[in-house]
Amino acid sequence: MGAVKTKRMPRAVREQQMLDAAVRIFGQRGYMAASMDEIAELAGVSKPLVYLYLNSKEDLFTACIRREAAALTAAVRAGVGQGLPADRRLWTGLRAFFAHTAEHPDGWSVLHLQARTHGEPFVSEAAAMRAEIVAFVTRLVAVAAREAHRDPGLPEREVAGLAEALVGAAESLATWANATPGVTARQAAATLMDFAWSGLGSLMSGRTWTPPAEDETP
Amino acid sequence: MGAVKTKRMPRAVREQQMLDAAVRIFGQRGYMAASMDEIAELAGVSKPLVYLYLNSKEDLFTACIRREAAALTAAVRAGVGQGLPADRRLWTGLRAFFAHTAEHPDGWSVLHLQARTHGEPFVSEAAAMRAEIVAFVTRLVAVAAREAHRDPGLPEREVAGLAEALVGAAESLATWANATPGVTARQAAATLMDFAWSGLGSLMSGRTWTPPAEDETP
Amino acid sequence: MGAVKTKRMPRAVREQQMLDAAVRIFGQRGYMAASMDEIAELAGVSKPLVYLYLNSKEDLFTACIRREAAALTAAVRAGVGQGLPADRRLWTGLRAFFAHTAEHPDGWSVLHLQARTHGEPFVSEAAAMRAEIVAFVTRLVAVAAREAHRDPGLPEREVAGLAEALVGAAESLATWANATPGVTARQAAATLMDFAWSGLGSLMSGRTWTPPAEDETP
Amino acid sequence: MGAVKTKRMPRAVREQQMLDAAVRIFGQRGYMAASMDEIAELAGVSKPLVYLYLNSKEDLFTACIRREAAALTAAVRAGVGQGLPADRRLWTGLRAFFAHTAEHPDGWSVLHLQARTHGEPFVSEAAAMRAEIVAFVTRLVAVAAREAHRDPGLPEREVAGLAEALVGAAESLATWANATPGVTARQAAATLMDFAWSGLGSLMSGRTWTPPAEDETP
DNA sequence: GATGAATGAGATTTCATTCAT
DNA sequence: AATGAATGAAATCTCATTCAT
Repeated sequence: MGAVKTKRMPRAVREQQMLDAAVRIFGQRGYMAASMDEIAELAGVSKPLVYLYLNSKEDLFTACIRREAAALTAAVRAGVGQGLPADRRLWTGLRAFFAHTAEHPDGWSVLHLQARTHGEPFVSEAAAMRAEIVAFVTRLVAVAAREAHRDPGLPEREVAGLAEALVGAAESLATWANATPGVTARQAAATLMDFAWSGLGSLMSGRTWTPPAEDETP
Repeated sequence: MGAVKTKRMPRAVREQQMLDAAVRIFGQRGYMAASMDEIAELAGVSKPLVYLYLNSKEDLFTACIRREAAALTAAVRAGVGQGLPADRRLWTGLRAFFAHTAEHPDGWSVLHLQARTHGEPFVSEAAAMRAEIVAFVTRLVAVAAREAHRDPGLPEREVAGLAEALVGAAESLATWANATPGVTARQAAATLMDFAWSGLGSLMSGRTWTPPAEDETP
Repeated sequence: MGAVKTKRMPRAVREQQMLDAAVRIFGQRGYMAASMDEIAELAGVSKPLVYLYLNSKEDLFTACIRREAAALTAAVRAGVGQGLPADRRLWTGLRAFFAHTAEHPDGWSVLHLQARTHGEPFVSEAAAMRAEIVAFVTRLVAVAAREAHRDPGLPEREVAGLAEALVGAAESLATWANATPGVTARQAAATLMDFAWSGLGSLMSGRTWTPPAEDETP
Repeated sequence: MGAVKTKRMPRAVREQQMLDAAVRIFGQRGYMAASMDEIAELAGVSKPLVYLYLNSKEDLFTACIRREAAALTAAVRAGVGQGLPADRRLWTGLRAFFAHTAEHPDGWSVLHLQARTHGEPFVSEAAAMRAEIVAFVTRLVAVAAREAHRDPGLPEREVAGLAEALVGAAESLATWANATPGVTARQAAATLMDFAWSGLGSLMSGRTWTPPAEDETP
């Protein structure tokens, strides 16, 4: 399924072919186990051309992360129904998220697994994208708290922790859904929505779970 | 901090020193970037000895995964208060989990990041441990459903998804807590407990979030 | 300081621009470390054009050697005062030599360092030029011997060695002067003239230094 | 003539074999054109062993320069007859110098050609050795001036230039003698001694060559 | 007359792994 | 029980050189 070997293409096109190949190889083999030879071959070009256009393995991987991050956030942004109530916004966002990760499993592997596992500068690159998503969710949680007339609002660190947990759950479910045949993006979104929104709803209305006081270890 | 170079130690001790070093290096550098040279040096032994005892890099990494997985599940098992109600069982289990991951960040990195990023056979190895934890949580959710006299019980796939989400959230929070100074194991556990148990509680009492029907994409 | 990029120039001009660039790069980096890319860029043309005009890296370097050799010998020839006594001929030649090498350090580097360091066919190419200069000096020494009515004349091999020593000293002084701020061409010439002409003069009048006879090794 | 392939030798021995091979290849091919493959093969070992012991091509070349420089200065030092008058000291030093360069043509090529042609840090490395020799010659010239009761002494810069010229002539003669069959070390030394000592002698006794005043260019 | 697109071949360097003692 | 000596194989990257337009 490597790109058909057509000669003399404009640079922009070739670059995309290379990134396609690189995302696939990086996503499946991992950053270090991927070889530039294999990527070049899958892209249907010679190795020197990959270096001419993308400079180094590190730069190539960074370019992959950036492209996939941009694609994912764009997909989520496009999927979120503007002007809807908070729960519907979260629902549509999650649908878009799971749909995109299901359609681009290698891209998701690059972003979620590879970029975070191979040190700087990749970690920061991926963290930037994640921060954007966490911020989006954090806003939603805050809006939900307001809509629930919760007073006083939740403490900031608590909100941060909740958003982190929610995003973490979504990430895990995305990977799980990709690995479990028969689980659709819709089901993944529904499961998480059910779990998360009910939990948030309970929190909002003040029904929190209180840890027992007699504990001794920190 | 490499082990002090003492000659002629019993095999079992030497092996543990090697595994200590290996977990540290693998956890920090990643499987591929780790070099057997560095591991041997940190362990205070010569490279051939590492090979004599642990056979190959692959076997060494597998041994690391197994040891760390066993340590983590043992810690959780030991932490769970037997004979308590379901919520207290979850709470104590989470406390133990976060405490262990915080105390063994390299081990956690090996299990959660490295083992999952570098293909077979490591993925399966880590998956085995994870399955055990997911099973534990699944049982708890089922018990909670029973305790809530929920009838009919939740469908099996739904329970699986919920457990997956909960475990995923826990894993994310563990990594987040390790990377965020000032977040204690107790706080991480409380955040997740708050979030999750309320959500489960709502679910049990039938207050689910229903996705809108007019959606078209799967 | 690369040539301004103007389109459609006559071939001869373009070739000179390329040689200018090549001499600079070869002189500073050395033959092997110089890259055709860099040379083409400095010349303000595309690489294929360089190949179209100059054929190959080897041919390009050879062309550089020839051009710089021709320029140097021309400068010396032009500088030598015809019709003067031998000492003044040498003096004016040296002045011209040191002036030229000071004004064209990259060319001098190409001739004296690079051409001699990178094997055939460059060595021969540079040797041809050097032979011309050595011959010139040899003639001067012979003339001086005749003017001094020295009889019998110096043996041929002796003359060759003297010329070789004189030229070698001049070459070293040229490089030394280029590398030592504050040393002018005139000073270099005066130093060498002082040293050499007195030595020659002494030789001519028969005051030679006789090696001790009791030596045993050849 | 590569070293006989004997297995398992102590490190120090192997290192010398590698340096022998490296000096030969570097001296004949030049630094850049030399390949580590070729060096390893000539040394009778595998490439990784070369890297294990000598670190990198750059380090290997530096080690060659150092070893050859040390050998050359040691030979000269050993050859100089202590307690002799200045002329005999120079004579014995030159004999030793030409004998050594004739016996180690590759080493001489490394020192005189390659080290000076391939930029830092090699240039400095070779310059250090050269400075030692120049200092030795400078001292001799100064002693000669004193012995000749010359008063006032020669100006310092003049002495520097003379020493530079003398050393340069010696270097050129060494290369010339290596390239010209039938020229012995003794002859080379005699030629230079004749030329240089007479010249110095004339200088000492005040018979300098005075440049014409009417010159215009600097 | 001039160039953007493309590559074959080979460079240095690293690493997991094994002998021989 | 333990190791200094050694290597096969493969990685990233660079460069001189040529097509096709």
